[in-house]
Amino acid sequence: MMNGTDLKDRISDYLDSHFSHFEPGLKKVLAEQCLIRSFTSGDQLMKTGQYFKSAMLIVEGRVKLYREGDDGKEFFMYYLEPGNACALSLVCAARQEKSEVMARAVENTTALLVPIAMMDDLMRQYRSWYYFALETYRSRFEELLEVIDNVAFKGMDERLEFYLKNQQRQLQTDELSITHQQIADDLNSSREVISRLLKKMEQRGKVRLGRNTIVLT
Amino acid sequence: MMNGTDLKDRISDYLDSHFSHFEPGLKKVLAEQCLIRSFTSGDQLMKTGQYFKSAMLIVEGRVKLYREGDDGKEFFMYYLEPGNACALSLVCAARQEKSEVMARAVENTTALLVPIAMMDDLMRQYRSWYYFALETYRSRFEELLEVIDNVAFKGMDERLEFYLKNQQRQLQTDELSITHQQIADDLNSSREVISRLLKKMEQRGKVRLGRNTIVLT
DNA sequence: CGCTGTGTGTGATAAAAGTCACGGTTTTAT
DNA sequence: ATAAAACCGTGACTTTTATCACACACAGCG
Repeated sequence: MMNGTDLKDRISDYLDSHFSHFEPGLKKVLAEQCLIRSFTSGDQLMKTGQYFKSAMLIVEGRVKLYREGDDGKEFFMYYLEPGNACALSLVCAARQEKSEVMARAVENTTALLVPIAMMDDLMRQYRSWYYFALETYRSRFEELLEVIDNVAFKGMDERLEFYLKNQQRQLQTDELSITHQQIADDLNSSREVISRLLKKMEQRGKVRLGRNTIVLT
Repeated sequence: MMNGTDLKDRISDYLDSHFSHFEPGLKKVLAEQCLIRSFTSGDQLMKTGQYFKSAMLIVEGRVKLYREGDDGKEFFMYYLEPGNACALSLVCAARQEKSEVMARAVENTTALLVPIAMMDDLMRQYRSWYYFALETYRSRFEELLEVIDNVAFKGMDERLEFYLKNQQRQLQTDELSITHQQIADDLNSSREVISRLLKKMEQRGKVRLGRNTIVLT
């Protein structure tokens, strides 16, 4: 069992490794007042419609953010990785709003929970928190705009290529372990369409296909 | 020619009418340091790729925000009306970033320009500005999510109905003065498709069509 | 009045995407 | 080892959306 000092040390370690740009005083107060929460791969960090009780800073693992449709469909928007925070949790937590998105861990994930009561003071007192929040808003907003580009202007073939490159960049590997069905779900398409487009990409030498694997070349 | 005092009075009037929730001290400093800029209908308040020099608060008129595609296509996202601010101008201005969107006045429009140098201090010193910024981020973010819903999950028929209802709400009228071509441009579709869908809506009694007009019933 | 530009209606056709059906292969479970 | 499940390939078909072609209506104007 971890005692209070160990917990603080652990939080400090997390902050040092992924939020090293936070000023010392900010790290100290966070170490005092944050909670740590662990999720196993597949868990939902946040459900659509749920109220925010705290802002979440990701320190380990990986999280996918989805927009949910009426009939259980899940449209993938972007990843959160260590060093990121959920933009909505930063702004909604401060205003007691419901989540408009669903977040699911795709690896075992650890997050620091910053109580909403702290948010206003952190924003006012710590410049590095303020800049972090601003940068978080900006980068998530831009990712949403990129998503809109894709669905508004591009065909499924281009969206698929963008998706694969995104996976490659995020997961830092050319060999993706993923099924055609999972891709279809993320893009809100159907398995057959994705299979056929992948085949075409293979014929053009852009990928090699195997069961559960796609190798980008 | 307006002298300094007149200008301040004018800004104060604008703030009182559309930003009445700003605390008195904030209004005072804004009246001292803001500029006023007028745009005629059709002007671009902000071009894609342009650097922000100031945050913009809309006090008169109406503005449409677009995401631009490669080949000159313009995808409509949402409106700004008096009392709104461009979310990106708030966050990007603070960080000297380029605009990712294009904003065009659709009525003669007046905006208050808040110099970027002021942004950090306003955020820290005035709680009402802080809440205004947060609410701006949140509501624009949600509008983007709604846009994503539409393009990701819905067909052109539903998107068209959503578009028309949105116009109705924003422009406060059941009688829209708009051509099928304009709608097609905003939705990144084609004129014929929109015409046919509108015809179907007319047959179902949802609208009445005329040259340059669509009446919602 | 007739001319012209713009807005709209509509058929034919094509391309993109989604659906259905089915067969084959590999993995997993019992 | 055998069955069940998951994964992938593919043809046939439907639906949706885009494109092309052209006709018509109407407003503004000399």
